[in-house]
Amino acid sequence: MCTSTNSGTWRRLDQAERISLEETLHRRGLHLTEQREQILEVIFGCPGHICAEHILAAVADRRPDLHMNKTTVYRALDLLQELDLVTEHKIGDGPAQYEAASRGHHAHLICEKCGESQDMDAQLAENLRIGLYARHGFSAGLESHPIFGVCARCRS
Amino acid sequence: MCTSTNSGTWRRLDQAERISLEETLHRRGLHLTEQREQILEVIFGCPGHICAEHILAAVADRRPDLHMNKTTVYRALDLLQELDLVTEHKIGDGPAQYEAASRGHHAHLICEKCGESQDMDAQLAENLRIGLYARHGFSAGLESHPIFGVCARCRS
DNA sequence: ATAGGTGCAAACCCTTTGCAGATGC
DNA sequence: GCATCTGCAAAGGGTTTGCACCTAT
Repeated sequence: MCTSTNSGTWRRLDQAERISLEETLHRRGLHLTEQREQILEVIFGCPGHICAEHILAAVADRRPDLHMNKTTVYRALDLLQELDLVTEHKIGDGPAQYEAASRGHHAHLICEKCGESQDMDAQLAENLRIGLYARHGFSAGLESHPIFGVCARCRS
Repeated sequence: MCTSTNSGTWRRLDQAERISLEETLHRRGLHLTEQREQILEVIFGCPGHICAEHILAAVADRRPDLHMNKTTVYRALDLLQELDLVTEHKIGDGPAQYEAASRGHHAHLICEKCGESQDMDAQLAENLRIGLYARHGFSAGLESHPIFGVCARCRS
């Protein structure tokens, strides 16, 4: 099951974003399709993270005329990740969650019970990063991989 | 795919361990079966973590006469977790990994380049846990979810 | 015209479930 | 003897793949 139901605000790519995306794709000999654009708009308009199934539902909602298959969503998500437009988070069991990469420059805490995501205190994240580097020589990718646990609300 | 192939040393439960386990089970009206004992011995003898499939293979190796099904492994693992004898780690894709709880609940650092897993310094993990709880009321599940990044070796 | 993209169905992997028969106590 | 286990087979959920058709450039 997927916990994220909020498909967010009705967001459209503006002209500049669209052109930039189109160019990026063309540079690789790829096409800007209606499906890819819709999927990206849903993710950009989504306040938190969203799973493939809900992306599909959100697109169906926005564009009832545009039939879309789950396979297409997964394939577009792979592409958008490669283009660094979208990041993927695997949350315990259940489906992977996706969100705009632009939102992902801070560490996230994700509740494995309710799926809610919150931003981790920057100082805490910095301390952790420094500690891991000092003791293990390990560069933590806290921005792309959240820390999982149980949030205050779900614990009570 | 599962990364742990080492099924470890050939470990048997000693008499005291066996009796204690038997009692724990009996207290709940459960039985100590050959299968459960074998599975536990494999996990206890394993130096790191091991997945269900490899537990099955290891038992088949130790006891060719004892046919065992993967279902049995999963059911035993559920039970052993409940008894706090075994802990489960969900590491990225691939099957869940199991290890002796006695080895201590420790956090893992996983390198996204080479896939290697190392134990996170316990003090660091404790500090993080305390910090997250204090500032966010968030109970981090560091034992079951690793922190991803790039290890010292891969950075150089 | 021709990559490249899509939809469908089917396969995939790991895990869980239902049920009949076997086993521990 | 009775509840508890086991094995089998089948289903489950999320994701990927193969292939014929469609579409953007």
